[in-house]
Amino acid sequence: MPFDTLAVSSLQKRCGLCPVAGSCLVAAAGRDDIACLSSFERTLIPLASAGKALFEAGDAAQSIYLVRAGCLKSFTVDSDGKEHVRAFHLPGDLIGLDSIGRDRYAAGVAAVTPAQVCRVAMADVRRLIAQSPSITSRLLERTSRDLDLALSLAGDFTAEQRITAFLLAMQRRLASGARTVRLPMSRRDIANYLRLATETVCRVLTRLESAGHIRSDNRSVDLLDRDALRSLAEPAMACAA
Amino acid sequence: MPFDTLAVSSLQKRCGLCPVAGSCLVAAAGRDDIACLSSFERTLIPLASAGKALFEAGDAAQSIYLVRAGCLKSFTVDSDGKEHVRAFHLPGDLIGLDSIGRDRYAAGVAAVTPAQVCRVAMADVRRLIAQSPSITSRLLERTSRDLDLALSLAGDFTAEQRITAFLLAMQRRLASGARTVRLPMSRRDIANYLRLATETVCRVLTRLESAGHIRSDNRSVDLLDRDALRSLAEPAMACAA
DNA sequence: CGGTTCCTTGAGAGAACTCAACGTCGGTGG
DNA sequence: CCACCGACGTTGAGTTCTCTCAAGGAACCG
Repeated sequence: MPFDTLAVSSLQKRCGLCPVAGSCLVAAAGRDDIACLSSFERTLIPLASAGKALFEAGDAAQSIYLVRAGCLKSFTVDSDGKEHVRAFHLPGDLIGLDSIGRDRYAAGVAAVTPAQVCRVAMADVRRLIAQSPSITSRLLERTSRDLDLALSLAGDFTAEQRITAFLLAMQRRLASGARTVRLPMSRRDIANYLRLATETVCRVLTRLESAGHIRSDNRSVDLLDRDALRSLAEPAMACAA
Repeated sequence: MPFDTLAVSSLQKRCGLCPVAGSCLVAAAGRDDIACLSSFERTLIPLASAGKALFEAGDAAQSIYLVRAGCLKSFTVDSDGKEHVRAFHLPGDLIGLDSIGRDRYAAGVAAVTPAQVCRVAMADVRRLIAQSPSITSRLLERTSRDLDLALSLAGDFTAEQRITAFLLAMQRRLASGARTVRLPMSRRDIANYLRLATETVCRVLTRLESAGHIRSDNRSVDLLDRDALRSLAEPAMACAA
């Protein structure tokens, strides 16, 4: 099933109808902060197709972004030409938290599926920090949470542990309770994120399916036995934070 | 050569004589923020011996800490009993940035050498955020920088790349220009940090020494050919950020 | 329809791990 | 003062997990 581009492009631009208003940093401001918000430049940017870049590593870090729809990845390319996926960004997530206070972005960001993001200029972020402690506090908490997640991911785990934890995390973030997850990203992106070879991701998924723990059909994964998966992933479960 | 406990314990408690005043978050406040600072509880905590815990994973996250002297590590222990070192904390570093806004610490922290830290209560951190945009901004930048570092460390690199990058980073952080670095931590801690076996760390160090790139005598490492090391570490150099 | 890109599976190679032994260092107590 | 002890560091041998290389099939796009 292809990503529903039509539905995304018809989304209302006004925040009142934003699909992620519940977890939006801007919308999360208390009534007392509304006065600050009117000064922000919030620009809705559509990325029509998968693969389209939002910005490149090394670009001037002039904004942070808020994901409204779709899926994006941040990644670096090392001097050997290997791509390292640093994070997947889903609706409600913030992009660019690892570049606050720096001149240039540490990583590039590209769409994994067609996506929509809201742009917040870095100058406005600085103004926010000066004016709205409640939003700043949330920004700091998000950055702190991302840091914890990154440190967990950096841990030393087996391919099976990493992949199982990844599936459970995706189920929580994307399907929130549903047994079937539709993964937005390719095997290659998953592998680059989990520091594995594409083939290893395939093989482990096949093995999990043989064991009856999942049913996998291309990008759609049915988590048949979540308890078994949780017990496999246990050492790496902090990654699902 | 044992860590000089005497020198550490004789350090003045007043910030004016603090050895890390230059990089201290509190001291970094502009003159306009000094009024805020008087309200902080800044407690100097000495950790007399290596191995002593500052706090455990799961403890109520009631403070962040500023390293004044010595070396500490944050670490988690997974359900397999394996220790994962998440970071080494050197003078001037902040501890607990990955737990801001959360109830409990995600990782424990213990002294690697005898150490001194300043405690700042989480309630005071919150007050800071509300009162001093300039300190908050620095706090956010530090957290953001740590996030970037963690994401780099999470990358997929060879043992040689990781260890070389680690040596260069330690040289920069500890010796700032000097050719010889005295590592505060054991091979085991380095291995747990870099996701390697202790033996692999030893073997790579031996190999680097045979190649004439370093001269290693226990914890003291002489970086003879930094250009060669940099070129070996190149893909992982972001880790040295 | 071709031409990609993605997914999957197999066979062989290699990097890092585990297990094991031994030397060294520093602290402790007889 | 020296012998003992435990923690740390180093080295070797064999194993294992994951990677690389290779190929075929499926899905998607122009």
